[in-house]
Amino acid sequence: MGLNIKDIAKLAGVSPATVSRVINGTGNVAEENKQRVLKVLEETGYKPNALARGLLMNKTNVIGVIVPDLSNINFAEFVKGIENEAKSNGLSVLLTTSENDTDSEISYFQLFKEKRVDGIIFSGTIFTERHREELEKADIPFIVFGQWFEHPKLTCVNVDNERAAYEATKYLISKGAKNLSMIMGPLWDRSAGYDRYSGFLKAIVEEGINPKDIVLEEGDFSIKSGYKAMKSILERKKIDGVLAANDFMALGAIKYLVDKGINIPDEVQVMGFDDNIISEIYNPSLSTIKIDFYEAGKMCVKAFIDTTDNKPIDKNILLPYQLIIRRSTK
Amino acid sequence: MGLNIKDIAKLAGVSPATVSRVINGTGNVAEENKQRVLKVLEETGYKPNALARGLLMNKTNVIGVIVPDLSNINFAEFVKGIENEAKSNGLSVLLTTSENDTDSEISYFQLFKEKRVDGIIFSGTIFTERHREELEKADIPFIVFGQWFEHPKLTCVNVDNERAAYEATKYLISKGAKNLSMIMGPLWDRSAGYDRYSGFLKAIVEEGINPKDIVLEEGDFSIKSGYKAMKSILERKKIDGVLAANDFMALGAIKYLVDKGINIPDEVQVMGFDDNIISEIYNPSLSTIKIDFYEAGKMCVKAFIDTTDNKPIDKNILLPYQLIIRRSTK
DNA sequence: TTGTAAGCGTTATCAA
DNA sequence: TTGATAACGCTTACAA
Repeated sequence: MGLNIKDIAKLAGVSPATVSRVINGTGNVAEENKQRVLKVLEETGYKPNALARGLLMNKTNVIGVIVPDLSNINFAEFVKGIENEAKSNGLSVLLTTSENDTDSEISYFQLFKEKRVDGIIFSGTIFTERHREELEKADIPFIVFGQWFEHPKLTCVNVDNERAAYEATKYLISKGAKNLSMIMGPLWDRSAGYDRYSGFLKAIVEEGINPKDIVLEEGDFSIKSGYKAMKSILERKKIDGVLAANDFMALGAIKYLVDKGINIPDEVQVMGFDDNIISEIYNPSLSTIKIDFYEAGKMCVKAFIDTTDNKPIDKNILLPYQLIIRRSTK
Repeated sequence: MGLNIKDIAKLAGVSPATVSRVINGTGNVAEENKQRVLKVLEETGYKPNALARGLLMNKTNVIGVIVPDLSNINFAEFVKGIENEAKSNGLSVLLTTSENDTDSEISYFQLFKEKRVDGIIFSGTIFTERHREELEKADIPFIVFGQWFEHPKLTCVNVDNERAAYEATKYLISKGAKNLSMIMGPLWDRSAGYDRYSGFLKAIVEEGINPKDIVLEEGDFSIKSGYKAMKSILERKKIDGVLAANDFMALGAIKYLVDKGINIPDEVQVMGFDDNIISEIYNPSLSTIKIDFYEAGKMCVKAFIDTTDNKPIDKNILLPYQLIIRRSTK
């Protein structure tokens, strides 16, 4: 096996305590001894055992991260943001993916407990009684991304989805859309499902349109479901504008319209949500609400750090968003 | 803080050793005591401290993973494969991203050493003397993805890029392309750069074409560089087929061709590499060599496990690939 | 079948 | 300024 601190101490002719002091820069060490230790450290390539240190200090400098799915480029960006911000703060990332499955999520909470991570960044769509139980038991900072779950121990990082959807809808209306439709996400997803739907509705009502006259379809955030939803909408009503609850569904919708030879944006305007990297290069390029997932990841780590530093911190952190107009709208 | 094994022992009226035996299923425990311990475990939600256990057992059940960039959906898929396979084998993933920067990579090797990970899965493009030094010092399994680095301690998982590029080129020729060009990756990237270029060349030469008559451009695997490369190629020569060293560059090329009103595939056929998820939905959809990054990730974990189990294992593991024909070729 | 005790590699305390 | 020692929480001989 590798060397331990005693070996280094022997090689440098000092005690383990002195070696520890040199490594951590704690306490005073005579310059001569310090140099000798440094030299041995350099020569041997010794690295202190983080397990032993963690055991003693009750701190691992590791954060546990749970995301639904890395295939979704948004979450990949999110994790990238977390990883980069973690790195610059001397933290490591223990990564898990849950597919939004509650059983998995709970088992990861427990795994993180075993591994004694310093904090957890959680991105999931539902928060059950079981989640709550685990949370009660845990005594580490807990950051949630993408939802507003009510719990005193939770810090939530999210965008104001309702307002964003409201603005996007208003934009479509301002560009002449009169017969609007929406491809919603599942409503049990409070943020990307319900709140976006709710913002859309608000704009519609404000315009004096009867919600009953609106044709809605629900998708599962996949490209395919967007395609199907668009088809189903057009079979029921002639529309001239559609808001999708995410870019994938919007792209699916565009694909259907293109397949049918329907002109975008002249006949139908399409607006997405998230600003997926695909949206910019797609043909036609997609107008959308940009949410910066990379930045969101960094934000979560910062929130974690502030919490551990006992800085006062908002329980609900609002992320900025941005309306990006491309070719799929006028 | 949380409970420890002594607390559990006290609560169950047994010794810590007995609790340990129950938790790990080692040694014999009287049924009655076992039930009592199990009950306390259940009630308290106690989780053993993995740090203490790891310290003692010299094993953490954690693998360190280094990838260049999670923004690249291929690597995101790769990590997903790793994570899923790791999970099913009771392993956790410590994730880092390096941007292909050697300094970062080396520092992650050292971080992993501190954290006492059980193995490392490394995806990078270059292997320097410094990499070699770190490798020599390490005594854990080391799996490399996407390159063939020569080193006795290394297990490499990769596709036969040369043959794949050769086949792709042959396909274009079989479909009538006579004036071919290639958008290469940087040649210092042995696999995705050099080997793919080399396979292209081989097919060209075999066709009796003088390599000097071929117009080549080098990109950096980004969409933008593909766009620029296509522009530059067309300014120098009229071609009817192009192979790009990855899908992003191929998509950039397509975008340029579409912008210029050049018909795909009638005037120019385009072939990519990797099978990015975008490639299928792009307009026109992109023909490509599919490399299953998710599967590759699983493969790396399996290679790691086989190594630790002392199973005989190939030092060079070949991944399958697949020619996928879509609308960008005939 | 059970419990005691040693030891894994650190850091912090305290005395020298 | 330095070093001996205890402690972190666990597993495993070994003894009972």
